[in-house]
Parts: sequence; C-alpha cells; structure tokens
Amino acid sequence: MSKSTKQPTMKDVSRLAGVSLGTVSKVFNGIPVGDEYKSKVEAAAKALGYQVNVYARGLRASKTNTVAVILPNVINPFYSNMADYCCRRLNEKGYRMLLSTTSYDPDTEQACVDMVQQNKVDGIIAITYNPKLEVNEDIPFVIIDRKFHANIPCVSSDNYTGGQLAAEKLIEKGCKKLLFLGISSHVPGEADKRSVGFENYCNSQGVGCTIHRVWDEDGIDEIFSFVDDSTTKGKFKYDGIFCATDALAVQIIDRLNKLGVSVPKDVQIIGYDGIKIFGLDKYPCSTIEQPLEQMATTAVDILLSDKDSNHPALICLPVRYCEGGTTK
Amino acid sequence: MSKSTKQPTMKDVSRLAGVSLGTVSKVFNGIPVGDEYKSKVEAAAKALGYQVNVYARGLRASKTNTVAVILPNVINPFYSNMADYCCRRLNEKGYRMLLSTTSYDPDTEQACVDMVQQNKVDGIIAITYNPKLEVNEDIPFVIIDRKFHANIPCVSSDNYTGGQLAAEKLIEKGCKKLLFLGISSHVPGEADKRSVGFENYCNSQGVGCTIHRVWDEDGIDEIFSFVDDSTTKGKFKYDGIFCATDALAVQIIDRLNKLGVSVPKDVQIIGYDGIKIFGLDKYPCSTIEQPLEQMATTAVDILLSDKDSNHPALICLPVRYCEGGTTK
DNA sequence: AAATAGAAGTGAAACATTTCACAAACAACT
DNA sequence: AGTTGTTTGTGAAATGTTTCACTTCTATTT
Repeated sequence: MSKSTKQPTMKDVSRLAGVSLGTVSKVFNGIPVGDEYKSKVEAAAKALGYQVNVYARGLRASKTNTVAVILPNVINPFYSNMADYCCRRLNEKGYRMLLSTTSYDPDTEQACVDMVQQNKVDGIIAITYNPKLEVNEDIPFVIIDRKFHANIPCVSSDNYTGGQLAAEKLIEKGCKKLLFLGISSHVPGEADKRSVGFENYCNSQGVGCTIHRVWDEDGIDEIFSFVDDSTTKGKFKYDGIFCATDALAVQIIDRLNKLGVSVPKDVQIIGYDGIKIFGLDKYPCSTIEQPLEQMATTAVDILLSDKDSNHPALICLPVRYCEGGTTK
Repeated sequence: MSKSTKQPTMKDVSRLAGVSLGTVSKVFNGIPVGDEYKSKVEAAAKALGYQVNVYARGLRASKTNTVAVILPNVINPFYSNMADYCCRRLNEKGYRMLLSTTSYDPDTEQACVDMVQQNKVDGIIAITYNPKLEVNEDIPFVIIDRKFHANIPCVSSDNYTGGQLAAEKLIEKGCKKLLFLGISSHVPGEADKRSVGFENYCNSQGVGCTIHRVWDEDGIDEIFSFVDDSTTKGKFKYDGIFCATDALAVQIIDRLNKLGVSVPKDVQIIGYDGIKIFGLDKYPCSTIEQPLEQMATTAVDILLSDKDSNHPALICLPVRYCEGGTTK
C-alpha cells in the first residue's frame, strides 16, 4: 500500500510531451488540438499518472466538477434514495457530489446555499422549504418538488394525476366514503396537488370525500386524534383513505389496527411515494409510486445541460399505482 | 433574490481593515494575532461578507475542509444513517462532506479512494470490502466495520458481545435449539464476530447451536432453501434464530410465515443493527442495536483529531438488546 | 539604561491551473 | 506571388490563498 510521491503537474506533462502548457490544458478540456499533439500529451499524462488538480482548476476557472445536493436529511428513504440516484448519475457524468443536510431549518438551508455558492460548485440540486431562499441566478440550480422561482427548473412527480389515480383506484375497488390525510408545510409545494387531484376526481364521480390536512407544526398527533374521533366501537367513518405519503400511511394503519379497524377489510388505504421496505422487495402499503430514479436523473441532466437550451420550468414525471396489500 | 456581485477577496478585507494580507490570513486560520487587529479584520470581513475561497486554500495549503465518505450505497438504512450522522458531525466541525457510493465494486472503491486522495481531501471515512485497497498512509483514514491495516483505525460495534447477547436473550426466553443465519463476504470483517460470540455463549451454556453461513455470491436463495429444508409440515427444526442483520431477519420472518411457521410462537428471532421502520418509531424485529450515531461521531472525531495523538486501532462501541415483537 | 529574546505584522513568492493576446503556419483566393 | 483569413500552438498573466523570511515592536533581564 501507500504510494506517497508528489503528484505530477501539468508542467511535468508538458515537459515530457515537449509541448506548451496551454496545449496540455486544451487536451484536458476537450478543446481541439492537433492529433499528434493530442496523443503525445495523452501518452505523457498516462506515463506520469497525471490527473488534474481540482483545486487549481476551481481557483482559476469556474469549473469544479462538483455539484452540491442539499436535502433535509438522508435518513428518510425518499431523500436517501434521491441522494443515491443523484450520486450515481453525477459520477457517471464525471462529477462529484457534495452532500449537505439541513434538518428543514431555513437558516441552515440558506447557509448551505451560500456556502456552496461561494465555493463555486458547478450547480445545486435542492429539496428545500425555505420560502425566501436567496439564490444567485447565475449558478445552475434545480429544485425538487417545489416550484420556487420562474427561472429555476423544478422536477417533481405528477402529483395531480397521482391524486386522481388514488381516487380512481379506491372508487374502482368499491369505496364510497373517501378521506384524504396529509401534513402540509406552510410553503406551497408540488405535493399539495395530490389532494387537489384526489378531490377533483371524487367530485367528478359524485363520490363524497373529506380533506383533512394539518400544518406540520401540529404534527401527527393532530391527525391521530382525527382518526380516533372518526372511530366508534371499531367502526371507522370512511372506507377509503389516501395518505399524502407512505410514511403517514404506515402510521395510520398502525393506529387503525390499535383501534380494532382492519385494513384492507374495513378500510382501504393508498399512500404516496412507493418506498420499499428495506431488505424486502415489497411495498409497505398500496401506493402511488414516484419514479425516484428518473427524477434524480432528470434533475442532474437538466442541471448539467447547456444553460441556454431552455428547459420547461416544471417537469412532472409519471406515477403509477402499486399494489401493497392495503387495498382489496 | 440574487446578489450576483463578485465575491470579495482577502485583499479587499486587508485593504478595508488597513492591515496586511498575512494578518487577514492568520485571523481566519486561528493563528494568534493582536486583539485590535483581529477585531478590525473581523469587522471588515463582516462588512464585505467575506468568506474564504475553498479552492484557493486547497491549492496553496493542504487544508480543504472537506472529508470524503465512501459507502457501498446510501439506500440501505445502515449506510444512509451513517452518512447522515457523519454529515451532521462534519458540518458541526466546519467540514463539508463529499459522498461517493461504490455499489460494492472493488474497482469503484479504489477509484473513489484515488480520486479523493489526489484531490487532497482532509480525510476519508469508508466502509469498503476491497481486500487490496491501496491507501496513501499520510492521509487520515478511518474505516468502519473492518480491521484493515494496523495503522488505520477501525470503528465498529461490539460484534462479539452482540452475538453473546443474542444467545443469552434467546436462551433466557426458553430456546433450546439455536440457529445462526448469515451472509458473509469473502473479506473478513468485524461483523464475522457476531456468530463467534453467539456460538461461544451457546457452548458455554451447553445449548446446541447450528451455524449456517453462506457466501454473498450465493445470495439469499441459499438461505431460503436451508430454511425450507428445515421445515416439515409447518414444524421448524429450531426454536431460536439469530440473524446477522435485521434485513435478513425480516426476510426470514417473511419466509417462515409463508411456510406456516409462526414468529415468535414457534420460533423466536433476533436480528442485528437496530434499524427502525421508516416513519414508525419501532423496530421491525427484536434486535441487537448498534449505536449508529455514536459510531459515526466517533469516526469523524478520530479522523479529525490530531494525527499524533495515537488512538486505539480498533474501537468497539457498546450494543444493546431491543425488543421488537419477534421474541417472547 | 542597554541588551536581548520573544511576539506579532508584513509583503512577496508559491501553489497548479485556465485564459488570452499573440505568433506562426497554412490554405485559399485574387 | 501577394494578400487575407483561419486554425492552432505558445507562454505569460491571473486566480485567492498560505507560508516564510524579514522587520518592527514590546517586554524582560542584567
């Protein structure tokens, strides 16, 4: 192990290849150069084991080959999957990933964005809920799940259709009294459209539906008491629930079981996300699955694509319904 | 939004503060400097919104304030928790985290280590299974769960005691015929001690135990067929199982249920890891919990501590037994 | 009071790259 | 053949830090 010799520099390469510094630089930046020169440089670089110094490059040019990914955390499977897929795609494209977690704290979010901006990363991918985030317009930025600013592309799943789909499935499976359960942040995001799609579809089919949404500061207890209040002697008022996330669905199922309400016999439940139980290759509940990998890949590709080739400001990727045992 | 002016440099700060460049540098590097100078510099820096340029610093010095974390992936909760806790601790200490995932591929692992070394990160934390990884001895390196080299500190949970504890609990709860199930990599790691502790404790108590371990290339199917073969008409040969990981335990439980064997009535199961089901604040099975946060924190602290203050080469952090409904 | 050691500030050099103005070579066109 | 235009290589300048050899200043000792 250990090969602790000093790294060769471009100067070493240029000397060995017998060409100028500028030519070596061109070769490594894909700028056209005569074939014989190019091969001389490549041979010399290989012989020396040369690799560009990221810091020197970062200092002089703006090219750092590093992209920052900013997420609330990386424990929640939705975020960690996102991080994983982003990392893979970035590495494929020759980029490194700088990961920051914010714990949903607006100050931390701003600090991350600032830090990352002044460190001249080549771009930022973020999931953030800070309504007044200050971002420098001339650094590539892609945001996930929230339309934040006209000029900043947003990648999300097709939340509206997902909501519709949930309603369609529950109705198809015989539900008559539907309920939506969700926890919202005060910052409007794309996920809000889930309940809208759900409600609209119910109305269009003449099926009654109740929307129960709480603010995140109230926490899940608020929802639990709603569920408790809707239950009398093991009978639940509704026969179909659409939960805004799988995590919520799992908790609701747990709560209902404790109340003696059986899923899916007494009430059918559909979640949203499509996260699999770890290890097992199955869903913890019936769900509307988001194309996580495609979302991450799309975010990276847009970020890294030419700034001028203007992209749609909002990219909704298709969702699909997945059976997970909590519907009939 | 958007404040797209050029970043101020140290020169700007020195000009505004009326001091030399060197003094400004000292202030930002914690090198002693007269109080009045210090406050002048700090005031000027604040007024200008100055922050050091990471790339210039990385070029000149070796200090980059960046640590690379190399993991197989960040989807498996064990790894993603690790990444999350490492990130938090690093940020607390003023460092950034560069995350790379390897998919267990030795070439990728080596490539990550190389890339990261020549980019002069300040240190590396890794979980890797590459037996002949080449690492440069003079870059701080901490490895998790595998004693890799005499000079490289390893952080792990106390696997041996964990194995003993699992045996103790199962025996205490009345099991007479014990079984260990595990998937091993060909590269010896700390996790191998789980079965050793388990077996030794069984022997010391005169309780019969079977160790069934397969190589990772055989995959879980090998274990499934062992389980199938040990079952006749809904009767399972053993009454207590210790699985090397929770992920495995969950799958075994699933399999046993399908065979008509009931957990924990017919057979009790203990896993290892202590990962919680997402969203829910409970364990998917009874388990030996690793102190994940403490492991991450310890790894970071050792990495960042003085190189000279020599640490123990192997740090085993304490585990504990957690009830998860798959034991009586 | 003089001498000296120690502490603290200074400014230029060094770090490894990219970029830019320029030179050289060559082709094409009158 | 002379002019023009295009392409391609060159080497110096520039990027924002840290470091280091000096200088200046203060305090201590005799």
